Amino acid sequence: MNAFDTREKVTLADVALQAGVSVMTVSRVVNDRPGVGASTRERVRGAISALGYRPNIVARGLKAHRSCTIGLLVPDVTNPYFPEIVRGAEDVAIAHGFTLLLTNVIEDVEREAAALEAFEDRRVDGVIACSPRLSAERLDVLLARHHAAVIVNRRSAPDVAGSVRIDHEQGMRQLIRHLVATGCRRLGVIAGPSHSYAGRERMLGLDRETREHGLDLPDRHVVAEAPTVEGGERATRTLLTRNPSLDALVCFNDLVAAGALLTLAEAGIAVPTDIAVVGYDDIPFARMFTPPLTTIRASTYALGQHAMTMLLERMEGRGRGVDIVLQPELVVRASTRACTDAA
Amino acid sequence: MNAFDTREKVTLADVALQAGVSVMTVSRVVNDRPGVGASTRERVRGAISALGYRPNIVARGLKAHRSCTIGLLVPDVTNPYFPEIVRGAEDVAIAHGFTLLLTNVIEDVEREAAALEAFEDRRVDGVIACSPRLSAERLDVLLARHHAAVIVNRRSAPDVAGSVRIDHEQGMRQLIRHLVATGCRRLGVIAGPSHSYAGRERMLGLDRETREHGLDLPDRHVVAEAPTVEGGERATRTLLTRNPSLDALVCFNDLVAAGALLTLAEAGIAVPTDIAVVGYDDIPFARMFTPPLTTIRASTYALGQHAMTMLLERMEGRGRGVDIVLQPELVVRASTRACTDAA
DNA sequence: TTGAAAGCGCTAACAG
DNA sequence: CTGTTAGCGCTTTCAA
Repeated sequence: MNAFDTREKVTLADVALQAGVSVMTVSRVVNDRPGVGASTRERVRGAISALGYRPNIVARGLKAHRSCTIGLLVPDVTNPYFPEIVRGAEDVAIAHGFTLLLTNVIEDVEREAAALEAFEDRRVDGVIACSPRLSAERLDVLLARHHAAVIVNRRSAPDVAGSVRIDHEQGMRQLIRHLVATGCRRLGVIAGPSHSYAGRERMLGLDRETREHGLDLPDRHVVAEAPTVEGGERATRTLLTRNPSLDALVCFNDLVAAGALLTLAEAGIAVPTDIAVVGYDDIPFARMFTPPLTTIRASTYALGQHAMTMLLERMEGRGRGVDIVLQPELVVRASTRACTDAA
Repeated sequence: MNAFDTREKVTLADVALQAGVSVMTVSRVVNDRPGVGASTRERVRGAISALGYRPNIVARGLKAHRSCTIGLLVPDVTNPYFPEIVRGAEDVAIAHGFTLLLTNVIEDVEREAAALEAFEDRRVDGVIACSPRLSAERLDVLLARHHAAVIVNRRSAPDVAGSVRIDHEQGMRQLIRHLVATGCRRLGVIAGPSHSYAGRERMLGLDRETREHGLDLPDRHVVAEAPTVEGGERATRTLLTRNPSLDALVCFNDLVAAGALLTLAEAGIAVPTDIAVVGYDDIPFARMFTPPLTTIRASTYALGQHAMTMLLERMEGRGRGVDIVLQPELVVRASTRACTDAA
């Protein structure tokens, strides 16, 4: 520690002493409040910069019952789908003077619950839970303890949390329609985690759309796995062993699809000639896969922005019960066959 | 708000009242401290769960001069290189009872400075700055105001911050050696942001290694760009226009290399036959590019773990002046030619 | 225009 | 074993 060390924190009292005034006067100057003479104000300003004073937001928050902090819960930042949401949410938060407390819960339900409680202990002003895996009951109890909450990619009781989500049923229906239109009939499905709300929505769309097309979808064509590249690799091996004649693979997300593509390439199975592959999310790399991936896109940056905006509104007691649903869009690339007129 | 609403925060005093004891007794029970009779302890426990009390960590921190919070500064979570570091750091932090305050500074120097000040205002117990772009002088001033700090991917004055970094000079040398060994002679370089420490280290390795091989590297073969896919696309177009005869492209990172690959594919230039491409970082998707990317790998998860471990040590006043240097490893894939015996 | 007192929720340091 | 006092850094309230 040398003379330039500024680690010992300067307090209002230190500044007050240096400027020869009371702490209240300093507080007024710091907060740009009236009731301080021009000359005093100057003197205090001088002391503040001389001492390198910075207000302690934590102490301020203790009094004001706010932390200017927002808890953001994310399944896994390592999945490129989520960082975009984080950025969208963060940009809005920072613009409003809030800082983000980020927690990765690595697809673990208990870690998710623990994170929500940790947020509470830190008295965050609000929480955004992305794709939570907790059961609706537990999640509601945990979220109800927070001042304000918003859930991303899932619905909730409106007085507990707002929600911003993507119409996954429609997204999945678009995917299936596209596959059918390009001549696929024997679909294999790699479903995501069983507690995934988005996953269930997608399965709903899948069931309905396949039924409308009179397609058969036996249980052995469906495998549930972790929503990762490795999960996709495992699931693809399982599916192909069980059903060598599949002509399309519907993957829970782009990561899973990536695993599928890798496994198919290793096995020497041509995509999309032998088998078509579709993903979900349109992560930034989807266009660079081999072959580029047909998938479903929704603006995740916007998702994050909406979520944070809604949260800020709820924190002020406005906008209760809002449920924003964004429509996703089909992105056709080379992992599916060219459109025939058959459909 | 209904009867189950738990948003109104319960305090120690509330619990004390309910249990008919003093706040100190409750505090002792909450913190599992001795000096409370078994029956009293039970009664207090009952009151705690009846009221759903959770200690306010912020208030506790005000007294103890600690926030149990660590500030993590990241250039851009959207770059797959960083989430792994975040995970490594977070896993260690959580294991020690700390929560992460994460800030993306989107490669913006001013946002970086603002984030470091925001961390200070929140009295974080320590800071980790990943790949900071601030000048050494400004960074040192800002970091010196923190209790403890660690810089990732860059060096610093040991009393200001510890450092954990990758030996980028060696990494780049390995890359160049590999290119030379596979017959490349006319290298084009897409450098990163000019204030990037890692970038300068890599350029150093590049200069030295090319010189040792007697290779010429004129200025017009080097272009600086944003370290993103888009930056890579722009830079590649510029380079190829200026120098149509390049036989290798050395990219600042894998994102840039991705942009290069996309641009080359569009232009109908074959990789690696016409031109070889190398990246840096080995992000998880590098193996899935078209063609799979030759690049440099270092365990970023370990980088994050080391950084946090070092920070925790420094927070306790131990381990001053440590500088951990991790050796990176060459990963050869199909974006470079097969090894000839020419070298 | 300025300041003194009280208190946010909690705990360390002493009483009893 | 249990409680009282004081104070962390700040702001709100009221008085001078």
